[in-house]
Amino acid sequence: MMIRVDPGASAPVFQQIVNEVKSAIARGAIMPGEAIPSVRQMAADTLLNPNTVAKAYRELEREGIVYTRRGLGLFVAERAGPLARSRRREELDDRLRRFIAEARRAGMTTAELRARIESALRETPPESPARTAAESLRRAPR
Amino acid sequence: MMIRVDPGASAPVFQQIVNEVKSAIARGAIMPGEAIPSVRQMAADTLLNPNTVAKAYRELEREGIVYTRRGLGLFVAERAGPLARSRRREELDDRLRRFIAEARRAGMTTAELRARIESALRETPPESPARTAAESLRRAPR
Amino acid sequence: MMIRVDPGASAPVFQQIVNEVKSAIARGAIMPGEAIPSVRQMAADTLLNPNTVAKAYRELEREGIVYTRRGLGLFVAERAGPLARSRRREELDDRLRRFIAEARRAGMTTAELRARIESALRETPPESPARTAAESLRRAPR
Amino acid sequence: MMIRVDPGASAPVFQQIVNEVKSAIARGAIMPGEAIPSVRQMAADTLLNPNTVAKAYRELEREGIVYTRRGLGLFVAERAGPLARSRRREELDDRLRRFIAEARRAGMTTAELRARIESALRETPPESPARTAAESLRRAPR
DNA sequence: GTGGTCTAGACCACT
DNA sequence: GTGGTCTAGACCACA
Repeated sequence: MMIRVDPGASAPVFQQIVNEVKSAIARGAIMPGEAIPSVRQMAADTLLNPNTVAKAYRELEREGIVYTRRGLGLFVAERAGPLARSRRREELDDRLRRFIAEARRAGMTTAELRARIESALRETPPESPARTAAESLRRAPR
Repeated sequence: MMIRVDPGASAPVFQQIVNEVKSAIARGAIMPGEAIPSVRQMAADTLLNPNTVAKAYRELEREGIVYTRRGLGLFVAERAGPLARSRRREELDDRLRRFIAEARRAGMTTAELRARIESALRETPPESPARTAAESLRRAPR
Repeated sequence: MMIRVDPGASAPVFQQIVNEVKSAIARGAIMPGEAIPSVRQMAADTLLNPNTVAKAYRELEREGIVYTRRGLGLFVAERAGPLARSRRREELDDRLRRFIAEARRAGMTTAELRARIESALRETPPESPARTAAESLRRAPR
Repeated sequence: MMIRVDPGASAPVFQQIVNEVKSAIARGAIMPGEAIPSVRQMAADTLLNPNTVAKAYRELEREGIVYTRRGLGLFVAERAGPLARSRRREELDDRLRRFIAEARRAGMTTAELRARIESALRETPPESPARTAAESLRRAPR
C-alpha cells in the first residue's frame, strides 16, 4: 500500500494516514479481508512514530473501515469498500461546498469559479504517479 | 461590516476573521479609506475575545490590507482591493488544487469530479448582491 | 468533581475516567455548560499522565458528552445529561445481560441468581462515601 | 462439548474457552473422568489458533479442573465439578459486585437497579436444559 | 492559560 | 509477531 504523508502540511499527520488508507480502499487498492500493514511496519515505512500510526488506525477502526483481530493485526472490513468511498466523498463534498461558499463570499461569480476549476482540473494530471511516503519524506524531511 | 464566524469550525477563529474581512474588501462591500470596526466593537459584535480580534487585525495589517492611524483606528488601504482579491484567490486556488488532488487520489475520475462540482455549484446559489441590514448600518469605529 | 481511578484494575485507566465523568454527569454532579477540569488539572488530581486524561476527554467529546472551545477548555454539552445517562445505562444493561447469560450458562437457576443479586445488593451500601482519586491512589499506589 | 467463542468480544479468547469449559463442567454437561477434545480438535472446531487453545488448557490444568494423562489427552478431574462451580461463581460474584457499585455510582437507586435486573432476567430466558445436537455427538479426543 | 500533536520508549496481553 | 496502554516530555496554535 502506497501512503503519502507530508509532515509539513497543515493537516495532522495521523489524519493524513486515515485519509490515505480510506482513499486506498475507496479506489480498490486494498480489498476487504486483506490485512493493512502493521503499526510497526507502517511506522517504519513512513518514518513516523508508531503511536502516530496507531492513532490513525484506531480512528479507522472507530469508523468501521477496519477491524482488529487481537494478536493478529488489522483487517479491512467486508463492507469497507462502499463505506470508505462514501465517507471519503462526504468529506470531499463538504470541503467542496465550503470552498464554493467561501469563493462566492469573496466575490467570485459562478462563471469565474467554473473557469478556475477547469484550469485547475487541466493542470493537475488525472493520474499522478504514486510516490511512496518514504520517498516524499526524503524530499521534504521537515 | 457583516462578519460571520463559526467558533466550532476547524479553521482558527482569528483566521476566519481575516478571511471575512478580505472577502468583504474583495467583493467591494467595504472600500479603501473606510474604517473597520475597532477591536472592542468587533469583539462585542461577534462575542469573541478581543485578543482574538486583535490577532486577526495584526495579520491584516501585516499583509498590508489595512493600516493603523494612531488614535483613530484601522483603515482599509488604498491598494487593498486588488491586494485582498489576489491574496484571497491564491488561497482559494491552493485549496482547490489540493482538493482535486485528494479527490483523484480517492479514485474519482475527472468526469465524476465535474459532476460533483456542478451539483455543488447548483445547490449553493450565489449570495444576493443586496447588502444585508446589518451591513448597511455600518458603524463608525470607536 | 470526584473521580475515582484504580490503576490496578483490569479496565484501562482512560476508560475509567470516561465512565467516571459520564457517571458524574448522569447523577447530576456536573451540569451542562459547566467546564470539566482541564487536562492538566485532572492529571494533577489523579496523578496520571496528561496524555491519559486527554485520551479520555477525546472519547467524551467523540460521544458528544462534552465539547471543546479552543483555548478555553472542555464544557459539558447541553444535552449531555440525558445522553450520559442513557449511554451509561446502555453499557451497564449490556454488562448485566452478559452477566446473566454467563451465569445461566454456568448452570445457575433464576432463583439462585436472584438470591445472589439480593445478597450483593445488601452488602454494598447504597451510598458509599466518595473518595477522591488521589486518596485511592495513595492507598493502592500500584 | 459445545464451546461458544466470540473473537470480537472484549474478553480474551483463551479466557472465554476457560470459562466455557468451566461452565460446561459446572452445569454437568461434561462429567469427571471424561476427556475433553484435544488441542488440535478444539482448534479445528472453533477455528482458533492451537496456541490459544493450548493456553486455555494450561490455565484449566493450573486450576486443577483438568489433568493430563501423558499420551492420552486431557481429562476432567474427579473433584472438578464443585471446583469449577465455586471458581466460576466467585468470578461471577465479583463481576456482580463491581456492576452494582458502578451502577450506583452512575446515580441508579436500588429500586431502579432491581427493576432493571428483573427486566433483564425476564428477557433472557434460561437455556433449555436439552443438550444441543453438537453437544450430544461428543467426540472422543484424538 | 487551554487542548492537540508528535516523538520516544516501556510494558502488557493476546495469538 | 500483533495492537493497546501508559508515561514522559517537547512543541504548537489558539484564546
